[in-house]
Amino acid sequence: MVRTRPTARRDEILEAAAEVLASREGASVGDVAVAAGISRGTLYRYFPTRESLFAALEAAANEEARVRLGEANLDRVSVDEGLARATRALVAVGEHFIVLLRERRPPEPSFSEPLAVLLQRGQAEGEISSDCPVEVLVEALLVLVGVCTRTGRAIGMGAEDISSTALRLFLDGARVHSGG
Amino acid sequence: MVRTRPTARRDEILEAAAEVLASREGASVGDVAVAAGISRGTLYRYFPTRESLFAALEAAANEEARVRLGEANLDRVSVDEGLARATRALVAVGEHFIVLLRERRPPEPSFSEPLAVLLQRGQAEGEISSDCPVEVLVEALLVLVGVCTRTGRAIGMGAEDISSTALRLFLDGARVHSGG
DNA sequence: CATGAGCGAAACAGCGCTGTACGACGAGCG
DNA sequence: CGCTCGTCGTACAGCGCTGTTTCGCTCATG
Repeated sequence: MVRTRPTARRDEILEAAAEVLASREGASVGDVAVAAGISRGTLYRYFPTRESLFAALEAAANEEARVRLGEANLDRVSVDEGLARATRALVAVGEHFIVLLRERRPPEPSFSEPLAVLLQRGQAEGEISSDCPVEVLVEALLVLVGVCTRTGRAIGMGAEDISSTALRLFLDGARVHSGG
Repeated sequence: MVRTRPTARRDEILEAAAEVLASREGASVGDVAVAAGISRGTLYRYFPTRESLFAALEAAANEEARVRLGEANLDRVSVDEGLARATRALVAVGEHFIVLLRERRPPEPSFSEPLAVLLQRGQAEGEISSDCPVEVLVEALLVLVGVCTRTGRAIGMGAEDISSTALRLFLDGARVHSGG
């Protein structure tokens, strides 16, 4: 057994948990342990309860998304550019993000707020349609990123294609506008 | 106890199952029984196993969507009108549809095919963007209807508003185009 | 009123998962 | 070499859910 630092081991467990939860939702602690390559007892020494494991996973994913969206400086660029950055950030978070989308019990993860702010600014500037409530827009963007990630990966699209597809779908829709 | 025809009772059970599964995913047979207002034993006389209950629910929802999409004559109207009809049909199916979206094990429910055909025709006619794979478009439309239904209901939108919001989002996106 | 069918309530065994505990094993260290 | 620490494998109790069974009740029918 290769000895790793406890925190590194902890991160490995969370990584494995994110992966196994992304593939199927109702994974047990034993499944996570198998995916992480450790025994169930050892996993319970890192996370004393199932709930604590999932809470740590959610916190890590939220934190990662929060950091990435924070680094994107969404409030210092145009709405268009901000949405492009946000979409790339969300796609980059990948599996963790999907886990959040599927497992979310709270109404809103913390990282949805910068998106709401950005979209609200877009509406105020007349860039984003005001017909649609911001809540719906946020959910729509998140879910479009999710579906594009999932489906796109299945048919072999790369991260850049996935990001641009999701963004284009969200902003311009599926219709061809040049013709009328 | 008001005696009802067995088939009517069966439908009531399925209705209750759809409702309780729409609210939270991991519902037990007991939860469905409570929601249906019957005892667990009685429910097991209608559906001998949990799996048979869910299979019947999925079959009923698929059938309902199939019938509605069939009645919409998607292949005899323009792509625009067809998408409008399809969206209204999907929103009308409501809870059953959401259940399918959340619980779907098979890669594609049977009713997604007419949507794929319609969108493919739209791409061929130059009405729908060909940048995006049809698989992604179908998933995007389904998931947009789902999120608009869920979020829209939460903030008090009616079925007509939900349908038009989902359709507009899917076709034209969130951006305002008139201004350039 | 008598009968039978359908339902509710409850008890039961089986099973899988959770969380805990204990003995064994291997690696680093004095 | 002996000690300690971390891990593994395993066993265990507890719990909730599944699926079955039994008993008593109610309502519809003859």
